[in-house]
Amino acid sequence: MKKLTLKDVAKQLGVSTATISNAFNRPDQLSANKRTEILEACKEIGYTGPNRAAQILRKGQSNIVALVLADSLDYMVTDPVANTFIQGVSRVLRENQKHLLLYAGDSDTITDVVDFVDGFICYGAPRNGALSTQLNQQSKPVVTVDFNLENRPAINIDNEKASYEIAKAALRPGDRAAILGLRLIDSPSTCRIYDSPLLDAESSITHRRLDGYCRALKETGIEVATDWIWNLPENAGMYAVQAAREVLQSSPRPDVILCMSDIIALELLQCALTMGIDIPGELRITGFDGIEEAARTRPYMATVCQSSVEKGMEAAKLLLSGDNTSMSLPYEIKLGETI
Amino acid sequence: MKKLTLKDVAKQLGVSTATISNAFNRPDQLSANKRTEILEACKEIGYTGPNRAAQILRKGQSNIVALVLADSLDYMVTDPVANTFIQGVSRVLRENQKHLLLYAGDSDTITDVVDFVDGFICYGAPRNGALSTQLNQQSKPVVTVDFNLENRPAINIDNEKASYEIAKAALRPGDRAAILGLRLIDSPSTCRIYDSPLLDAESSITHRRLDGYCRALKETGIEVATDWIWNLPENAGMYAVQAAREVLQSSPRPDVILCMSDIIALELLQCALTMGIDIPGELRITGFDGIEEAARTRPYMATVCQSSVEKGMEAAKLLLSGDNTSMSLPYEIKLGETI
DNA sequence: TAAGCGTTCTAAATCGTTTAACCTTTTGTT
DNA sequence: AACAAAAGGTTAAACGATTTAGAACGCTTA
Repeated sequence: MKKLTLKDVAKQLGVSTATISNAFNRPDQLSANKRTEILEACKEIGYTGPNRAAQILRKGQSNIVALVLADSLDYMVTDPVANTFIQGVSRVLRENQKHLLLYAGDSDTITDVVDFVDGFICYGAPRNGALSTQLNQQSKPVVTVDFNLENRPAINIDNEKASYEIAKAALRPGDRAAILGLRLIDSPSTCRIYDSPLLDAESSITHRRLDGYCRALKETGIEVATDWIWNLPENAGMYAVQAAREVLQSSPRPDVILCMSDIIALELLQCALTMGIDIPGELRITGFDGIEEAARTRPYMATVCQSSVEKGMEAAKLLLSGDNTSMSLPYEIKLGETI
Repeated sequence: MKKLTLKDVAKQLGVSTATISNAFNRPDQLSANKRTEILEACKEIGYTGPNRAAQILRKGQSNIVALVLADSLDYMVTDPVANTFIQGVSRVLRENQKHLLLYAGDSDTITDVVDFVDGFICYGAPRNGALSTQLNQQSKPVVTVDFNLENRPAINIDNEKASYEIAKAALRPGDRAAILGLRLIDSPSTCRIYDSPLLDAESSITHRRLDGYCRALKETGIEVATDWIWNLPENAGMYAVQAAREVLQSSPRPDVILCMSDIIALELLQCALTMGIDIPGELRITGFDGIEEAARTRPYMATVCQSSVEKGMEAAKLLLSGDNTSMSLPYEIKLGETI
């Protein structure tokens, strides 16, 4: 009861393997009659079509696209932003009969998939920096999202500008301002950055955000102090809670806290409210991303809204199109009630 | 600048292709010296290892596992229960150097992946019932979760018992009770089930839950009326809101509403509170799943807690082990404050 | 008749590995 | 010393398709 092959079928039908193959893949290579005749015969004897594994080898194309997430899947799948992004990607892939392979950005290497996937969508700078190099050196198409890779098309929003704008809206002259940042430096836990060297400053969106914040601070006449900037290794609640406590317990307490993600901002808000701090009277807070929960808080969060679903869809479309042109998506500043 | 193949390398090193292959795959087939010598030479000339596509064809093994989600990925990725499940699966796969291919349960067929994946983890009954048949007819390993497939190992909790227990805790003799169900009948939108034929009653967990509820109802002396049972096509907020409104506006209003998921229950709670209904004074509510948000509501939700992460991990382990024994995971009844 | 042409199909090379079978040496046993 | 077994390596046949070059055929045209 072995599985049927093209050869078996060809023998049974008294034609060559090429003809069967053509019947499935290149209708223009044989008469319509013969084609339907063959396809029906195949259905009858139970041949469901060319073996995909063989096809992948021969054609050098698998219809599988790898989605490289910045961190371990463990975490990324839970992040609402990443989540909706995946949604967008999967929708477009599905429409184009492509398959989605989830790949962790903290992996050691991509050699175990590069030979068979058709391309990569890279969401955020991979935690393992070596992956970026590997991705760039191989020849399959790559689309990057929320970070940049030399000579590869990228999908972004203007993070610097957006951050500048939301910060500008939140800041008043004379404010004490803190920043809760994300992946700015290489550290396994939440901490202030002080003089730590900044991480791959060029490619990361969070550095663009920092730039935007700093520009707004300077323009408002506020000095940027690195001991007022925290760094979180990941965009997860547990790191945010810790940062929130630290920053809220520092004295004097800041008047404004700029958060590089909504997850961080929400946790901070929760914490502040628990401590009985009046928002925005005693403390103003801004987030980033525009996740659904941010619209449901009371007072509701000032943040930068971007559509992750759309980002995902555009990324997938871009990859499939083979185009090489980067693109900047729109965003929207939501002033909310926290500033 | 073509990619190097085993053959090229063999020629350059003056050995046979088999030896190179063995150096990578079967260390026991050649001397340790020769092996390291070969591996180093490979690194030097830039050969990163056997081409995976060829390997897949030849070995009949790809290290790719397909995770078949009940619905379209679009939605499933957002559901917190499915979400943590994926997390569990990915964790174990990762540890075993396997890859995760996400597959939608509303697809037409699995023929486009069955040839190259190593196995399937099937999370919930696929929306397209034909997939179940196809999955069962092919020979690759399958592990089912939250539903059953003939002769295939399954991972479940005892849904009937759990539902019975939570319902028993919520019900009082003389209650008017409604049920907000999930995928009980074939309908694209939220509606009461009346006399509609129940869907694949054998394999679905929601039918087990219905059984449990009904047993509890009967034991409490309450009649089961099908016009008091709603059906949601998917476990999503938008369907839940609609059901919630309908059931809360019906008069007389029920005293208890049993919900087949926390998502539904949370939406219902929200709705009831907005309408000024006292919980649990005027209305008792139960959920199912034990998602994080259910512990954060005020009053906090009565529900059945099950660990989705663990479910995912066990499913992956089971698939990789090749074992054929089903398994029942523990659950915990949380009485909460809504009953 | 032979050449020319379009159509339909076939033969054979190829994709890049793995692995069963086989051949030499080397080592161990009596 | 004789022989068996193990070690280290090679050859060549799969794995199951795709695709190029060209054969065979029927038909028109000069």
